[in-house]
Amino acid sequence: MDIAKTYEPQLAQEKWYQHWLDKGYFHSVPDHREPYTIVIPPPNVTGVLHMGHMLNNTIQDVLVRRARMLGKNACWVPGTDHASIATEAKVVQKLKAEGISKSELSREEFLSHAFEWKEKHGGIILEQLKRLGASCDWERTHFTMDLEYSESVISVFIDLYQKGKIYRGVRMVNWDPEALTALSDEEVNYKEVNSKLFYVRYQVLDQADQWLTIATTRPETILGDTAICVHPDDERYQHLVGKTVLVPLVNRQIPVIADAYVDKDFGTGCLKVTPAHDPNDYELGQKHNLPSIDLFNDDGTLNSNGAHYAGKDRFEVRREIEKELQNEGFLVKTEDIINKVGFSERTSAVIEPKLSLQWFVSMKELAEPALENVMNGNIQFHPDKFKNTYRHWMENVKDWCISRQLWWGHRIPAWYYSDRPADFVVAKTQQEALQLATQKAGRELSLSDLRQDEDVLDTWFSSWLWPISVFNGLTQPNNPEINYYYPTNDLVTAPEIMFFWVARMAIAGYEYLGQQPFKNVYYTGIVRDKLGRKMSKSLGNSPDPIDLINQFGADGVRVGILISSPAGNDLPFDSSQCEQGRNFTNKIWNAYRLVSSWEVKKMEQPQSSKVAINWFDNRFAQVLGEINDNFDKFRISDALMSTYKLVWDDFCSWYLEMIKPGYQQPIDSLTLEHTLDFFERILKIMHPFTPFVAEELYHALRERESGDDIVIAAWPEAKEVANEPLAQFAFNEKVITQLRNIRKQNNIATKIPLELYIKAAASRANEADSVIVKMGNLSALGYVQEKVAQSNSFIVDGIEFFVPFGEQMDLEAEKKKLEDELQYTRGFLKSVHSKLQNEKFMAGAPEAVVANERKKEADALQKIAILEEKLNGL
RNA sequence: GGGAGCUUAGCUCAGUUGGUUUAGAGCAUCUGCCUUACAAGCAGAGGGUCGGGGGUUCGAAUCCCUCAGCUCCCA
Repeated sequence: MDIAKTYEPQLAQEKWYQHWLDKGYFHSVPDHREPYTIVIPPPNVTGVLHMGHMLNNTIQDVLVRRARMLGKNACWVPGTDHASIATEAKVVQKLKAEGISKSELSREEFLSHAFEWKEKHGGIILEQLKRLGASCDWERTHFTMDLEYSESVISVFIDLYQKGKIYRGVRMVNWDPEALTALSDEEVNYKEVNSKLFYVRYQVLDQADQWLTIATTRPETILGDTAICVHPDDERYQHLVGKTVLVPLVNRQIPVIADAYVDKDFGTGCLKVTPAHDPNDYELGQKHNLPSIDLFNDDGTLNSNGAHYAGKDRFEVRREIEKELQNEGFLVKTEDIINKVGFSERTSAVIEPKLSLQWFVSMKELAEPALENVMNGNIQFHPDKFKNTYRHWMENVKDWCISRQLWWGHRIPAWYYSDRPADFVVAKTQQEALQLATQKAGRELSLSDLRQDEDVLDTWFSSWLWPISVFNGLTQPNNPEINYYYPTNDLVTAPEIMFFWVARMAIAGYEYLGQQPFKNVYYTGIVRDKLGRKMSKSLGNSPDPIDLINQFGADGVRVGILISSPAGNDLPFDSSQCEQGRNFTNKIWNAYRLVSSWEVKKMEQPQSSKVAINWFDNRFAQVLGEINDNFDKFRISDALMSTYKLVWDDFCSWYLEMIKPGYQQPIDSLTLEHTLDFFERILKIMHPFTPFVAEELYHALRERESGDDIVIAAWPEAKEVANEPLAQFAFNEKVITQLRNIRKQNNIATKIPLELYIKAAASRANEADSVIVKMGNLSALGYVQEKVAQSNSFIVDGIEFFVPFGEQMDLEAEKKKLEDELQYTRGFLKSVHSKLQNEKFMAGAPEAVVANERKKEADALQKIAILEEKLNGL
C-alpha cells in the first residue's frame, strides 16, 4: 500500500485552500437563493491571531460551510478595525523606539506614520485566518477607515447631531493620564487593590478646639475640597451642619453640608467633597451648588491649584502630603483598606475622574428598540441567559462619551469659529461648515476662521455600523446588496463586548435601517489556560495558533478547540485537545486506506454485509437528525461530538469491521459501492469541522468532474429512521461485547474461534446472526432447548447464551461474575418493589409509568431466576 | 454595595415540561493486545451519596428555601 500511514495535513491544506479560492467558492453575489450572512467581528488591523480568534472564527467557518452545503448563498464578510487607542498606542511606541516623540509631530506627520504602520502590519491576521481554513469572501474585505466607510461614520454623526442625539458637554469622564484621552466606562477595569485610608481632621472655623475628622483614600485631592458632607440623621454631627471648616494646609473655608448620600458607617461618617475628582462628589456638587476646583493637569500632575505641589505627580503628592499632614498635626491615623480602583484597559494607568468637555450620544431613546427586540426574541442570544445581563445594562444605559483625544480615527466633523465653546457647527466638509458658520455667526467668515475639532470618534462609533456599512447601506441606501444580505443571520462574538458592540449594532440597525442587524448572536467563552487563567500576551500563556496548525493540522486544531466549548462557557484549552483532533483526522484517513485497499470481485454479497449496510444506513439517518438538531440549536460542540462518534464508533469500529473482508480477500462490488456512498456522506458531515481532510478524501474516494468539490456538495438529506435494524444491532452489539468479555476473562485470543449456543427456539434465528458469527469469530452458532453444561454463559434481553470450552473454563471467575450480577439485579428489584408497594405511588403516578415499573419488575424476576439456576448448576 | 450565573466521574461537559432499568459522553486512568487500515490504534474495565442542609411531591440532578464556594457584569 503506497498511501501514507498517517495523514499529512500541510500539503492538502495549501492545495485545497488555493483550489477553493481559484474556483471562487467563497465569493458571493446576490441571486435567487436564500442568503446566509455573517459579518466577522473585525479584529484590530495590526492584531495578531490569538486563541480567542481561533475559537470565534472556527465557529463562524463551521456555520458558514454548513450553510453553503445546505444550498444557501453563504457570505462571510471579513475585515479589520482601525482600533483607535490600541493602534495609536502601538505607533507611539514604535516611534518612541526610534527616538521620536508624538508631541514633536504634527497631526499629518503622525498619521502618515500610522498609515505606514497599517500598510506594513495590517491584515496579517487575515492571512492567518486563511491558514485556519476560514471561508471568507475575501473580495469583500473591509476596513473601518476605508473611504466609503468613513463617509458613513461621519454622516451618522451629523445625522444624530441634527436629531439632537449628539451633544457636547462638560461631564465627569474617565481620564487616562498616560494615553491622554477620555475613555468610555467600558474601557475601564476595576480591580481591588491594597490602599490606605487616611483620617484627616479639619478645624471648625473660630473654634480652636473643634475638629471634624474625615476618612479618605485620596489625600492628594484635599486641596480641591469644596465641602464636608455628613448624613442628615447622624447625631454626632448635626450641630456642625451649616458651620464652616478650614481645609488643612491651605486654610480655605468650606461649608459643612448634609446629604443622605453619605454612608454613616464608613470611616468617620464625614465625607470630604471634591467635585472635580470624583463622580459622586461631582453630583453632590451639582446638587448643593458647590464650586469645582480642578487640581490636575492632563498627565496626572498637579496644576497651580495644588499650591506648592504644583508640577508633581499625583502619587508622589499622596506620599508627600501624608508627611506634611502628619507634621502639621492634621493626620489622625491611617488604616489599611482594600478598595476598587479603575485602570485603563489599554495603558493600565489608574483612571482619573476628570471634568472635561466631550461629545456624547444620548442613549435612552435610541436603546429602546434594541432592548425590546432582544427581549421579545426577534434577536436571539445563544445561550439566552445573556438576555438578563443585556436587559440590565440597556435599562440603565448611560450617555455614551464618543470623543477621544487621539489622532488615529475618524475626526469629529465639528468646526469652531470662535473661542467660545458654543460657537461651532457640524458639517461634512469644511465648505459646508463655512456656510453654516457664517449663518450661525451672522457675519462674514473665511476658511481660516474655522478650526476643526481635534478629537476623533470612539472606535465603537464606527464598528456599530459594521453590518450595514460593509454593504454600503448608508452611502448607497437600498442598494441590491444591503437589501439582499441585511439583516445578517448569525453573529459570533464574545460576551465581554456585548455592550461595546452587540448592543450598539442593534441600536444602529434599528435607527438606520429600521431592522435588526442579525437574527442570532452566539456568545463564545473566554479561552483560558489549564490553570484557568485568561490567555494573554502579558502572561505568555497563549500558544501561537500558527504553531498549533503546523503541529496538528488546521483540521486538528479546529476539532481541538471545538470539542468541548459549549456556547457561553469558558474554554479551558490545552493542546492535547488538538492532539485528539489530529487523531480524528488520522482515523478517517486510515479508514480510507482500508477501503481503498480492497480489490473488487464479482461474488455474492455476504449476509453479514447486507445486515451491516441496512443498519448503518439507518444509523446514519438517526445521527444526522441529531446533528441537524444540534446545529439548529447552536450546540456546535454537541454536533461535533455526534459527528466524531458516528465516524469513529459507528463507521470505523462497527460498520467497517462488519463488512471487512479477510486479509487479502476481495470484496463484492455491491458492498463496496454502499461503503463508498456511506464514506462520502460521512465526509460531507465532517466537512464543516474538518474541511481539508474531507476535501482530500472526497477526491481520493472517486474520480470527480471539475467543479465537484465537497465544499459545495449538498448536505445529506434527512430521512426517516427504521427502528428494527437499530434494535437488532443493539442486541447484537451486546452479545458481541459479552463474547469479547469472555475472551478477555479467559485469555482467549481473537484468532481462536468459539462456539455459541443460544437457549431459544431455532425459529428465532435470523439474518443478523451472521454478524455475531463474524464479529465474534464463531465456528458455530446453534439453538438449544436446555442449558449447556461446562460453559461460560451470559444473558442478553432475557435470553441465555452459552460458550462451551470445557477444561479451560475458570469456574471461580464465572461464579463470581454470576454472583455480582445477581446481587445487582436483586438491589434493582428492591428499588422497583419499593415503588410498586407504595400505595401513594400506585395512586398518583400515571399509568405508563406504573406499567414501566411492572415491566422492570418482570424482567428482573426472570433474570434472577436464570442467574440462580445457573449458580446452582455450577 | 447592586445584578446575573454556576457547583454532576480525575478533567471538560450533557442531562430538553420532575418519571425509560440504583445518572450519560469525550478525554484521562487501569488491564490485555504491535490482530496486515490506523499504537495518532484495538478490545475490555473501574470511577459519581449530582456542593451541604431543609422542604414540596407517590417520585427530585431537575421545583422552592437556606448555607457555603466559584465566576462574570455594573457602581
